[in-house]
Amino acid sequence: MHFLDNLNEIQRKAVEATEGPSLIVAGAGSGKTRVLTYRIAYMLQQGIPAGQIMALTFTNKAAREMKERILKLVPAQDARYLTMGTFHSVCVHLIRPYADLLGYTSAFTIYDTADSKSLIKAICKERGLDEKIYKSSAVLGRISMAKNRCISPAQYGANQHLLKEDREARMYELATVYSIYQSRLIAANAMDFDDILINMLRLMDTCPEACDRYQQQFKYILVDEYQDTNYVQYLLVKRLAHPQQNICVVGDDAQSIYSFRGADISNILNFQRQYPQAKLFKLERNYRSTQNIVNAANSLIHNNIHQIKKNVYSEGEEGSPLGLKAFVDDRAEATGIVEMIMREKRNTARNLSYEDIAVLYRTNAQSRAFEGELRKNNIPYRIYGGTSFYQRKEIKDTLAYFRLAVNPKDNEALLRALTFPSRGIGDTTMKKVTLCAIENNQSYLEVMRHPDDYPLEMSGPMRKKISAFAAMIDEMAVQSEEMDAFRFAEMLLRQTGVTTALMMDRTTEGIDRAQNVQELLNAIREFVTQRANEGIDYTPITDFLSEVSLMTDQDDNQADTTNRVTLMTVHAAKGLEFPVVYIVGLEENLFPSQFCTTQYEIEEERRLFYVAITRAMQTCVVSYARQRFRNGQITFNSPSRFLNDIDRAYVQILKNNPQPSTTRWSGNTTWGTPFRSNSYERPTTTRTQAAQPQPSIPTRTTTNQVMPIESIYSAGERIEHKVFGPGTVNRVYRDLVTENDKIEIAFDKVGTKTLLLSHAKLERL
DNA sequence: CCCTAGACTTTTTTT
DNA sequence: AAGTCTAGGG
Repeated sequence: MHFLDNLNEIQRKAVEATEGPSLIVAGAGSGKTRVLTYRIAYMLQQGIPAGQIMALTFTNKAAREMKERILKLVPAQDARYLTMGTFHSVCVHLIRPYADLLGYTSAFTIYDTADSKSLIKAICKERGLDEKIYKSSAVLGRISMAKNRCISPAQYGANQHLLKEDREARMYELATVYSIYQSRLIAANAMDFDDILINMLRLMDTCPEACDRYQQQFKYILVDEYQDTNYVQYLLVKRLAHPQQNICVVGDDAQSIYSFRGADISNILNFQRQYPQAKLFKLERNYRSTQNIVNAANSLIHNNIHQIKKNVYSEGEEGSPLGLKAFVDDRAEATGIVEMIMREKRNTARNLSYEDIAVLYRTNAQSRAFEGELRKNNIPYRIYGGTSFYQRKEIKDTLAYFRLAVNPKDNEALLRALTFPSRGIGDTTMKKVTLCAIENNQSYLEVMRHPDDYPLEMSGPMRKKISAFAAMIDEMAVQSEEMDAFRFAEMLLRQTGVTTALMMDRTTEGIDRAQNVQELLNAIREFVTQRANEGIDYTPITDFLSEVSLMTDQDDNQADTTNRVTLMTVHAAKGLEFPVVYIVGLEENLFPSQFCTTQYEIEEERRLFYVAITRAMQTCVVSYARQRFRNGQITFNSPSRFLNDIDRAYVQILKNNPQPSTTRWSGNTTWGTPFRSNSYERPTTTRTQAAQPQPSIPTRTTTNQVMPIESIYSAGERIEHKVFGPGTVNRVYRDLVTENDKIEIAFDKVGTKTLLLSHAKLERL
């Protein structure tokens, strides 16, 4: 039997239409990935060489999974030369051989968001701009937006509309900052994420040789999640697909949730206008969810105005309605949901395993409550997101050394590398160095190499120190070309003193950090051996770096995903499915987010909720809390407007069990603006005051107080405790317990003001 | 120069 | 609540 027999009629037609442009509109759960993978497998089977196929995805994970699934359909050697990956990673590979034509060397490095922000901050400081107004995130957002729309610094400075917007935000010099930022990136032989795409486009536009080569090589272009592409990506796809126009895009406008970072839904809406001969395939049958879930989701998304008409339906079981549950506060929500999880798990009729269950939320901060509650009940869980492995400080520090060795002009890497281990080269010195480097148009490292050649006010010993550091880096740069990535990394860490510094720190966190770096080394070794298996016998560190710089993906520990409840943001859940899904925090100002004001933004949030609901295969429960602790404050919000958008016929209100009223020790209160009278809840009446809950933890209110603690501590024991209070002392102290059940905590005076402590929280060390 | 402690800001999503 | 930034003392 041929594998195409696993497809329905429309899917099959979509797979077989390999020539010419096609648009596949794939409703949620309609087998989008299946069509894409089968299409590629089919092409390979038809004898199209893998080298001619380029498949672009949105995340590394999607690319990896697709490759795995293709390998199940065709022999490995047939699929070997497939070009498959994210826009960014594919473009980096294609750009590198031509980097010199673009004003870079082939050793260019990649600035991540932190690097970009740090550079922006430095530029603003140089120009004496107010950091309160020119916040690095806002400035970077603005620059990124411009880049996504292919607006160069010069064009930006001439664009009256943009300048007006900047004036309104009091950022009069933004165009200048953009221009300096861009020149600094080039001087550092570095690209930020957006540059990767822009430079690919520039390459295609300015270098006929490269353009011809790539257009000829990639005769078939496939793009996944096309609704999430931005303008640059749109141009890029158009350019790559040019002569043959064998372009296949797959997407669902109803699942477009990334416009905040430049995704332009009109790319998919206008595809047919761009390619009038395009074939349209609508995958409308949902294979994932029960009818109730599909119907509920449909009734929700029906409230959006902008969308492609389609009729997603399920022929599965009717299933049970969406559960809706209200809680008094966020803690009760966590407790209640975890209870429901345990109940589901005990339900032997369903025989669920923990990995069948997911808790989805709008913001990462919401995970905390669930983590605690799950841990308390010994339920294994797994959190997606948060700081991924490659975002950890120690890892970034280590990678900074690699980057610097590969690209000595990488100024941000240099600044980072200098922070660890301490080398007696501090802020003051580096301020002098950077200023001098900028004035003389040199890299920071170059100035450090020859401090005597530059007008630096610096002591002799300090000159020695910085030139010694430069010499060490230069030596590493030489070595980097002489050994494979793993041997080099090991050597570098030893030579630079990173290894020793890590070993010296015997604190719990220090040991953790050392382990993480060891982990990184393991990853490098694996990378090298994997490449060896693919027939590449020499893997330099550069290869590892360009791979890793684009791996913000949270995908390290695949092994232990089994039998764990999944916790993640709705964004992270896109493309996944679970038999049981809990969507929590359905409140105004949270979901939809407080930052969404325009109708357009609200529609995107609604799509986000749509994505969340359609993750569920059999059971979907939605919850909200009447009050929630957020940013150090208790907030009150009405239930989300989206709850009213769902047709009541598909919703069942779950009765509350008697809830123990949870208490909270302190905090100011704010009331969110109620949206409108909500049929699930009486309108939020004007409550005058929050009940002041009694703290459950031992507390005292003045400094230098002897405070009673729980008797689990004994005299002479060193305990760890946190202190909260006005003046924001929320630090961890380690103090000795003096006599039975008492602890003496001495607090410093800050300036002239004595700290008033309202509460202390005690934890075992 | 580096560390510690206090002040201050933050508010989403991610290649 | 938690992370980042900064000033001042060692």
